[in-house]
Amino acid sequence: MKRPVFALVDCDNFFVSCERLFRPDLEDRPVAVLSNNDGCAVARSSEVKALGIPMGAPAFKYRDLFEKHKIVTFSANFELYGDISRRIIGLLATVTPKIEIYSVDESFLDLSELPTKDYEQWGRRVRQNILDWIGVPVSFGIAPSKTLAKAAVERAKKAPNLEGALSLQGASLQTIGKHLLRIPIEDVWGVGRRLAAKLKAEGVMNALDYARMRPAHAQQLLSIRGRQTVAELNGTSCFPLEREKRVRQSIARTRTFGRDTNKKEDLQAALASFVHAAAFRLRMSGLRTHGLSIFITTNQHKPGYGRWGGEAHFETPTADTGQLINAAMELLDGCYRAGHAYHRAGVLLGDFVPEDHLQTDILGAVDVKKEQSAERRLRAVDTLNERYGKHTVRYATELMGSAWESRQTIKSPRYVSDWDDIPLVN
DNA sequence: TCTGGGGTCCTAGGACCC
DNA sequence: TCTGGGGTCCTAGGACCC
Repeated sequence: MKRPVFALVDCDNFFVSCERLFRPDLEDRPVAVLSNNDGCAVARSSEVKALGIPMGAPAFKYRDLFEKHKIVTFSANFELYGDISRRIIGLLATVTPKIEIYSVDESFLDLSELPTKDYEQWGRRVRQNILDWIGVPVSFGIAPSKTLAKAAVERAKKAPNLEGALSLQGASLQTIGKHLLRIPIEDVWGVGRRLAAKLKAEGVMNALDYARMRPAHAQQLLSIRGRQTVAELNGTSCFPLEREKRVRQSIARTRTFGRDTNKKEDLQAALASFVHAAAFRLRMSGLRTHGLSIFITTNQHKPGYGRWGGEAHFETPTADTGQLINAAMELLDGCYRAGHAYHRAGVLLGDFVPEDHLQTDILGAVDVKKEQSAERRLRAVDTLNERYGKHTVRYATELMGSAWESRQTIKSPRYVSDWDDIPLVN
């Protein structure tokens, strides 16, 4: 088999680019997209990055800077970003079937079967196609390993003369070293805040230092992933292209509330809504679950922070929203105490089995008729919510309170997912 | 006043078994 | 009081990713 040639396609400032698609007037203006409750910046245009506003910056701390520079802000509009993401993946899939969808704004491709070896030229052409047909700017990094492809994209984004594509495939050690030297250690794939501090304490300040570490030393310091990263930085691929979607291990729905609350009804409504959404996802994935857990917390940034929760186990795996809500309510009864200012809550499902692979019920504990009627009911609810919007049919518990609902004051229209919001051209 | 959400993997340590 | 080794499974915690 041919050795893989990895290309990483990474959208530039993805959420911001999506918002600009429908607002061309914002092309050269500073734009930021904010998280749930408009709490912090999750995407920044290059103009905003240049102002020194970091990723995850709390909006209230930077209010003055936002106003001073007339930064245009949006509440996150994930329906829009998901739709644009699918269009880009669709276009890439016509270029090569060897594609791994890594995240909403990044895909790995394997270019080893490509007829050309001029990967940079090729990358620039595809980049132009995506820009012409979809309108989102992307960057290409090409290399013999994923970690080096990541590094190449990093460099391509910072050097305009590369025109959005850098290939380290077949490059000399000297050339690769020159690029790695300019990548700070915290920007290497797999190195977060903690490991960066650890590495710096050892004098490893950039990607080149990392590449030169002794593999055994890297493993001892950073575990197996560290050793693999050293190999990857030296051009030996350890992380293959994963075309198959991984089997889902867990489904989580968690939210910070629109405002704090001490009322049990608010928590009941929040958890019921989270269960509803998580169970829908579970059914759409063709799975059932053995386990559900919930948690409720106060504000982590305030003194006296507390977190409470519980777990439930289902002997017979289920995807029934009603049953899961009941379990969640019982867990809440067990951990709720009046008098706390609750700030955040969440639901986690885990321990799945495929629905078409259920173990035979040897004890006959399952009432088949009841099962079938429950299944019909769930399917009807799902169909209605898919056709007419996800809040068409809800469980009564979901409506017991509304304090948890997030504030999204500056959300862009659903340009592509709602007939009423489709832009008009005059 | 105001600080996101949804995931995965690795390791260490304890329980348990032969 | 003396007192093995090795394997597996599970969980909690810590780290990372976008």
